[in-house]
Amino acid sequence: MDRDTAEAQVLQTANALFYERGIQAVGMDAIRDAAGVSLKRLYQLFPAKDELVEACLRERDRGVRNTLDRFTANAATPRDRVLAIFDWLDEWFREPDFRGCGFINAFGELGPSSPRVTAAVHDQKVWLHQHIGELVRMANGPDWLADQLFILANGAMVTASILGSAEPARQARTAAEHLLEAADVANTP
Amino acid sequence: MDRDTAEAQVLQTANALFYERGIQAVGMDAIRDAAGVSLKRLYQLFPAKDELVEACLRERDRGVRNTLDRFTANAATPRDRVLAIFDWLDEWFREPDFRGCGFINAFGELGPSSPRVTAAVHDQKVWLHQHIGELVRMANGPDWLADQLFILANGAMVTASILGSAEPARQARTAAEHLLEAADVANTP
DNA sequence: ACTGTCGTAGAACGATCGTTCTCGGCGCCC
DNA sequence: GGGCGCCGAGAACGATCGTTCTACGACAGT
Repeated sequence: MDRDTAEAQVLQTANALFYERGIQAVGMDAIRDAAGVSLKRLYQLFPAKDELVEACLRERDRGVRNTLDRFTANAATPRDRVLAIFDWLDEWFREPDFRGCGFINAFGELGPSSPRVTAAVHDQKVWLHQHIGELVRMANGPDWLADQLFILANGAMVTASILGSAEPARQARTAAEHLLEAADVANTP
Repeated sequence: MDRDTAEAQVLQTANALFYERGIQAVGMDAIRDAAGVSLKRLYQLFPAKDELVEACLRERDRGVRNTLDRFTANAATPRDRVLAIFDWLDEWFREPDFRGCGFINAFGELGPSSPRVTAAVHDQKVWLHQHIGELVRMANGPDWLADQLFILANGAMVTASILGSAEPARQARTAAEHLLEAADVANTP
């Protein structure tokens, strides 16, 4: 197997395993078996587990950005683009193997012991915050609205995973509508 | 040392260590050293680490309920009682060793592998949800408002810990004020 | 065809950790 | 007072895991 495809294979497989079982519960051997590469290759691609974990998070980050962009792209009005965030959450929460936000989980698991993980999680949340900020600005909403929607989105993620329900997405969406109203964001294109 | 004081000592010490460093990063030896009890005593109090972790979470749960009760008790109006939730968050986030919600962290770390932890976290979040529900009902607010405030509170916790800022408490509080307004909750005693 | 390089499979190592066992000492009851 | 049982300190055990090493096979260049 060629190096690039091996790397892609490892990232995808490891990401799935980490998300499903937790990071510390997945050994390098399990990743080797699932990805079908040798340990040697694994370690020449990622010299330590920490770096593999970070690479997985950054890969996951790329995926999230693409998915969210796709969701917000085909909304009719700026207001709908903001609300599309919560439609994305709704669809995500309904996936049968949804187990919460991989970044929040990784932070809870390794935040105190791995600066790499902390940084990767931090970066992705800062991006999400800024992205929401852009959507809000395009709808002529104030910055504080973006802060609130960001909190709402993160809250929906943890609430949905702990309670094992997709409802928080709809509840957060309704709350977002009220906050948009409070910020005087009209529904015009 | 007497059995009950040993148990209290262990719960308090272990809780602090778990919260500070993460659960899997703290070995039983570290708890023994910090609590000043023997391993034998530790294992006769809690036959396995899993059970110690669950007991710690339930102990933490008791603490949270007391603290939150104290905060909401001395609010002037029903509306202020609801908003007191976010004052509590604000004070909590400002504690120098704040590292997020211990329950959310534990769930991210052990959710997939420990049903005991999952149950303890679930129970505490259900309680928080219901408690917010009671506060909202006393303010004549609708049930959906409680759902939204619950999401907002959880979101503030993870946002504050990942971004390392106490700001989310105030931002969530402002959002809560808007949602209260949207739900027509007046500021009367 | 031979040699050298690369890759894989899998054993092996060293550290950590949860759990149990051993040993020595202290108090308690007949 | 002497046997008995409980307790504390720490060693020991067994499993797991991250990481490295070994042995062997495939392939390319001359």
